[in-house]
Amino acid sequence: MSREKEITIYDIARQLDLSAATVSRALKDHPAINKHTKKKIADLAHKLGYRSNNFASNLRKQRTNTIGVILHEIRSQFMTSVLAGIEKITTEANYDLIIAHSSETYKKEAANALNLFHKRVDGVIASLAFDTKDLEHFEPFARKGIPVIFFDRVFEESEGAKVIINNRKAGYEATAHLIEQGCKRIAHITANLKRNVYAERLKGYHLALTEHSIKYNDKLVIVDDLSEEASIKSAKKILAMRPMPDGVFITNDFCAAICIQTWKDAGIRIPEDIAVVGFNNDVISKIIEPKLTTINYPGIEIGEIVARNLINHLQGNSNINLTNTIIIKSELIVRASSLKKEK
Amino acid sequence: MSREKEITIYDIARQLDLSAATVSRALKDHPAINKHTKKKIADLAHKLGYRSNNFASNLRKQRTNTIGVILHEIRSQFMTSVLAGIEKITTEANYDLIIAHSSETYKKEAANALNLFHKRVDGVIASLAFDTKDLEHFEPFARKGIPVIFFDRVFEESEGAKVIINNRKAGYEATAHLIEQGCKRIAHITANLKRNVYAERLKGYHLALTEHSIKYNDKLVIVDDLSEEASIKSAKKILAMRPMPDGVFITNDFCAAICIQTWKDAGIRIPEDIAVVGFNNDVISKIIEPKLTTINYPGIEIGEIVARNLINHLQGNSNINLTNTIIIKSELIVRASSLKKEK
DNA sequence: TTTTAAAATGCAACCGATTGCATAATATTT
DNA sequence: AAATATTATGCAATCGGTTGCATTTTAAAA
Repeated sequence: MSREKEITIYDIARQLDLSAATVSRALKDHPAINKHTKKKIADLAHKLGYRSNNFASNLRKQRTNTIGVILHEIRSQFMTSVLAGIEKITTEANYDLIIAHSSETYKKEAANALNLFHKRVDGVIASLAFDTKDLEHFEPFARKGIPVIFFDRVFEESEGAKVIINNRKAGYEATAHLIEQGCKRIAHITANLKRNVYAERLKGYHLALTEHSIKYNDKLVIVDDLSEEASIKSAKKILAMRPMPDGVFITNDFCAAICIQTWKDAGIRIPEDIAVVGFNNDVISKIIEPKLTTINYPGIEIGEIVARNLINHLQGNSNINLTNTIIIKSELIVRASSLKKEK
Repeated sequence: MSREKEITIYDIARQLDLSAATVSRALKDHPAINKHTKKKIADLAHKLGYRSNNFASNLRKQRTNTIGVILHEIRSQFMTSVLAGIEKITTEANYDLIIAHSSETYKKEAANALNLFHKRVDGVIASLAFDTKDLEHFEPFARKGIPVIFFDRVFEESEGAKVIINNRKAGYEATAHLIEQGCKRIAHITANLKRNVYAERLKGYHLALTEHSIKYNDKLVIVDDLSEEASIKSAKKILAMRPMPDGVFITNDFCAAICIQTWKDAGIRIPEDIAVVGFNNDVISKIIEPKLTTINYPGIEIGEIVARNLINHLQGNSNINLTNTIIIKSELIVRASSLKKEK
């Protein structure tokens, strides 16, 4: 446990009989420094095992080169994809990431926001928790002019910049597809309708029914969280309906997989008895039997776009405050779980 | 974009006619400061919107309260569980996390290590990439006395501290279970045997066969990566074997799920024709049909134990250097995919 | 009331890199 | 060779919190 002494620019300066200022500039390839001097400094720095001290640098520069990310959860394939996209862009631009997740609670989300604020991140990327009902906890950032950009779970009516897909359109397409397949009685399993994503998908579902002259029936809409237990519960509710639905639009692939499993265990045939459309295009959708029709929700692209916009803003290449909403393309992917006709 | 001026302890000191030292101590609840003074300082700090400057603090304290995590990949359920475990413990202990992933390449792993070194993390948690063949890139940490602790993918013969499961035992149990179910010709699908986890599982497989007087046949062992494509390829290889195996031990649930899917598409019955055991107890194992027999590999516990050990070391409550290996319990979970007998 | 002990606060030197401005060294022009 | 322009380097203040030690204030003991 013998800690070597840390090398500083002063050590290098002393050994080469230069000033610390010159060393500092040389190490950052400042044009005013002689090429030859730079080489000498770089060589010695390497030889001594010099490492720059970020804290001193940040302290002086008053910037951290760090971006904070607040996710409502982290264990889904969608979220890890978004993260991968964010990471790709921020790494390229030489920004660090602090990742916090709120486990779907407002309380944790607010604590994370405060924490990131104290850590002095240069910008924030966030997706809201289940029960978040206002954006007050992001006020400190606004007051200091620190940009915040939302994605996926957002307040659509809010001021700030956000990146989303057209959830209503997606919901419409999912439902319309089921109708085309001949479904007459279509249920919908979804989650907290205070969240834009679920509210919008429901609107799309509603619209598709209406446009195809099917009466909307709120008994067919099941709202619960999307956990394993809740999914089983929801699946059983569908089983208990009389008459039973012949099609279900489920707002999440994982939940859909569990429902299908539950229904199959009960002797229901998919898609013959119940046609199913999920949401997200999670890997799981390709593995279950039958393969799941779903909406492709491109995580990586969303992550990249969110990060790119934030960084452009930070670097002064564009201004997030002029942007309100960026809508990403999504699309229906048809697989066996909904194909009644072709069978 | 009007940035408010940052408040410092000097501002607070001036307004209350105190010294910065007193303010600093008061804000950290130092016992030498009068209760009443503390209250006044805390109140004003809050009123002014003071936030402590970590960089100044770290610069002076020469510690970062940050732990670096290097993962070989991040998109599996196992890894996100480990991360969740690590995060729980580190958050409680008030440490920050920097998460880097190497996408299974040595090159990235080394770059990440260097990056964390420059960021001056107080400690490191790592799981090695596919093609990592030495630990040289962790040398800088060793030289500075910065603790590094490995988990899952480790060099078992190395000096450093590590947290693993008994992969050999797990491989043995998986294979023995297939034998008990009446399998006579058991194949094994696994990955790079330079990695301890896969090498050990293979040894367990080998041992179980031998102990039950089944001749080991290396034609029945398929080594590839565990991607979707590779999994399909491996599944097809099994299909092409004559005679076809009647049991397969697969070193990863995701891969197992894809294999089962491929086999079912080819008209093979699971478990009647081929009994299958996976590894990890991923959510996926409960969703596919038939449900997958697997080895429970408790990610959260592993994450918690790794983090706890590291933090204890950092806080001087224990010494990692005296620890070599911590072995976590794992166990076989029997589900339908391997049950030939009970059917 | 004086002496001694305990509690509270202040002084000032760090930690290491950055940067505006001044100065020195070298090259170019007259 | 002197004057001017260019190129390199240095000076010194700054970022904001921490901490060993000294000093002051207050409380307790003599």
